[in-house]
Amino acid sequence: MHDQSDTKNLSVGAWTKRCYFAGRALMDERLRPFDLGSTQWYVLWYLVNNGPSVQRDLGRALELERATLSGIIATLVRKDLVAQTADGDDQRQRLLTLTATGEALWRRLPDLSFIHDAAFGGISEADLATTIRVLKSATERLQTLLRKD
Amino acid sequence: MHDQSDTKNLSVGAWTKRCYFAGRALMDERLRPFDLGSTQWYVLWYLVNNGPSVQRDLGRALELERATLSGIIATLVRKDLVAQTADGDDQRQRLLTLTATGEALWRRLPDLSFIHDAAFGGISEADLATTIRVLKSATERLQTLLRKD
DNA sequence: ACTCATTCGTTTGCTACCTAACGATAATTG
DNA sequence: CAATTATCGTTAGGTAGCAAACGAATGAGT
Repeated sequence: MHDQSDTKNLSVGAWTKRCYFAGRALMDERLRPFDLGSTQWYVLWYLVNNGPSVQRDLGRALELERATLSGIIATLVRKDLVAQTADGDDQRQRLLTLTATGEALWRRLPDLSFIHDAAFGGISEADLATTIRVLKSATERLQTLLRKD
Repeated sequence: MHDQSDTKNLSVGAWTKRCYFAGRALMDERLRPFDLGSTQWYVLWYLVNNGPSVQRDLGRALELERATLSGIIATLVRKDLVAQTADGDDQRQRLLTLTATGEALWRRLPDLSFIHDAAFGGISEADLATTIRVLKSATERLQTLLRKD
């Protein structure tokens, strides 16, 4: 742990990174006893809230690259938390379904929504709105600079 | 790409994640032609600015886990960009030095400081200060919740 | 009906991050 | 001075992210 003076001159970008990693670390810590990664949790969360979903739709909703998602789904299938079947309509697509094991695990998982409250609770709506505006603007500018195909 | 309505209700945490990944993606894109990862660049940046450094000091300064840094240094040594020697005083420690090849590469690398300006340039000092305050506060609260040894 | 373009998911290869454990070395304690 | 604790860096094993390429299936255009 470094003292305050080490972080005094960190940029917005640096704080964005630190904040993201702090939230992720806490999530990973709480999920570790359940042998679940934070993105694995995110996928289960989506299936619990949206029901069986086409893999591509889920990937778009959670903003996960196809290669990334493919690996995560493989892990969840191996853990028998998710079932992956062919979609009848379009043989290119896969349908993802929460298994009974997955549902049982979900019921045992701690509620992680406290993390966001713990991080940002009590901060004024105005300050939160400003932060969102700044991060949103920055994200969009950066994505504009990325050469998208 | 999803339309605006998909991002309307994203939380601060979600925007923090998106912003971080957008910056990282841009950095990785610009560095790819030089066969350099963004954290590898960060290590070179530190050595250029601070001179030869003890590995642990560098790790602390850049907030990298020992295992993470060990792997990154191994990659930079394999690429002959960094030399890793024993520190005379303390045989547990390693001294990291930029090689001539590393210095030559650094001179050829594009200046990436534009990324921060591109992301946050033109935003009022007050808004930036608010964003930093919010992210800093959130980070510290999350780190407090993490069980640190 | 055929050709070409696009989409979907996987695989390969890589970077980055992290926990836990280990061995070697140094610091601390009694 | 010996025993214990702490530190440093590596290794093992895992999660997560991404680019690029591939094959199979579907859609678009003629």
